Amino acid sequence: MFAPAQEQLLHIRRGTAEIIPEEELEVKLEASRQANRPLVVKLGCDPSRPDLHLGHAVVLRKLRQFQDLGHQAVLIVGDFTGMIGDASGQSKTRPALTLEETRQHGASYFAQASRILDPSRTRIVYNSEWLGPMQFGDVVRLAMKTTVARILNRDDFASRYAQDEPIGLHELLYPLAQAQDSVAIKADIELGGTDQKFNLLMGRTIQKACGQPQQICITLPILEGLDGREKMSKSLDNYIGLTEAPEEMYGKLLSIPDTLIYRYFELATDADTRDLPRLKGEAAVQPRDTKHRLAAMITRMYHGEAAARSARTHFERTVIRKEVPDDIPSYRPAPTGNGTIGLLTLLTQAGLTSSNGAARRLVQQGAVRLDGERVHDSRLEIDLAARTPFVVRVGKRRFARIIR
RNA sequence: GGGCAGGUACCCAAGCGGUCAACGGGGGCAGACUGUAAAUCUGCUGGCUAAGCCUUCGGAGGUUCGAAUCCUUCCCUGCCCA
Repeated sequence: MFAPAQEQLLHIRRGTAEIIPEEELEVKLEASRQANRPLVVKLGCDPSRPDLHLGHAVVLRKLRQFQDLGHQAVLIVGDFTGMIGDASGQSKTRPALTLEETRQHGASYFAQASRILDPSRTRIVYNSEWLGPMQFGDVVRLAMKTTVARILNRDDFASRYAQDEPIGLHELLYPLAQAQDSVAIKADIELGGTDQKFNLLMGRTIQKACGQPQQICITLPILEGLDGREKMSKSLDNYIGLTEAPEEMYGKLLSIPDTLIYRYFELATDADTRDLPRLKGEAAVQPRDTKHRLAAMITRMYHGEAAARSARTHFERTVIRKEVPDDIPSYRPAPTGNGTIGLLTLLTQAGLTSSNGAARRLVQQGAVRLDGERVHDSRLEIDLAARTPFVVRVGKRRFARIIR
């Protein structure tokens, strides 16, 4: 039923940052094969941020790989830890969510993750199930299994402490809570980004202290965002959401720096491993075409062939040739007394600008066009009866068809 | 509990009685350019049909002709001491 350990390892190693410890993984794989028992592969998800993007996809794809190798994927929805706050790398305490909210987010997370995982072979558990009933005494006994120095060792805590930034006491418990998850489900392997290394290792520590076999920690690289510098994240707005419209995906992918093209092929696509070296060469020699192929490939993975094709057409049309796209929203202005409407009012009402002030500035900067013609007069009154229908454009990407 | 330093627009951060809708940087938006929604350069970046008015500098009061700037008090954060 299971492939030989060495063969499995070949797939597992691809694209990972670290496997700790690798020899032990081989032993586990071999044992699982002999006993014909799948390994329990754990991935924790943070329901406080329910919008998944390509960065999350890196680790989800790895989990999918384990499923394809016949192992058991367990997705842990951190509904309890979500109420506490915190996750690695966040330097601010997060707003506490109610159990109800985290449940909803968990469901939404799973729906999105199902674009990558095989949902029929994914076990979903909520960690409030075991963390919720714990008594204070249980928590104290758990806390006894590690030391303050060890916890403060975590990068995130260390730097915040050094910079005199606040660290809530409860935040120190977060790694312990996550480790307890591993104990609860008897994880054989835990996946996470490299920023999760500390928490994953804490799982090993606590499992050992509880007399359990220790999990293997597998970390995956953090995908850079569209800016090419910071990690992809929603709060930095440099991300591509898994559920984003194909046109958005395609356009955003073309905006990444050329140096990131290969990186995305490696971590975010299903490109064949054997093709990777070739793609690396092409990315260097003909960045434009290779980037289009990257954009098409990723868009296809999430939206299918047809959508990817039309996304390309859309891009060539609106960005390269600066034409008006097919499907733009229509807006029917509220009737006015004399049948005319001020330009600024129209822009704001149609949702193209956030305020009249913003609209005024954009007009002054030459960003506003009516049927392709640039407008400079912010006091312009438009005669609706005479002009409609017409197309309003703000900047490169905001359009509305004004109808009556 | 005591002492000290802080809390300024999306973020960082100046300002310390009028000239402050508030320097500068980041981010964002726009224009030019480009294979690109990249890079670079330039401009804009609280609201109001607007040379005027309104709201904003942790909260609430107060002093003053006038406060982000001074006083009182409360809340929050960090450091040192206990």
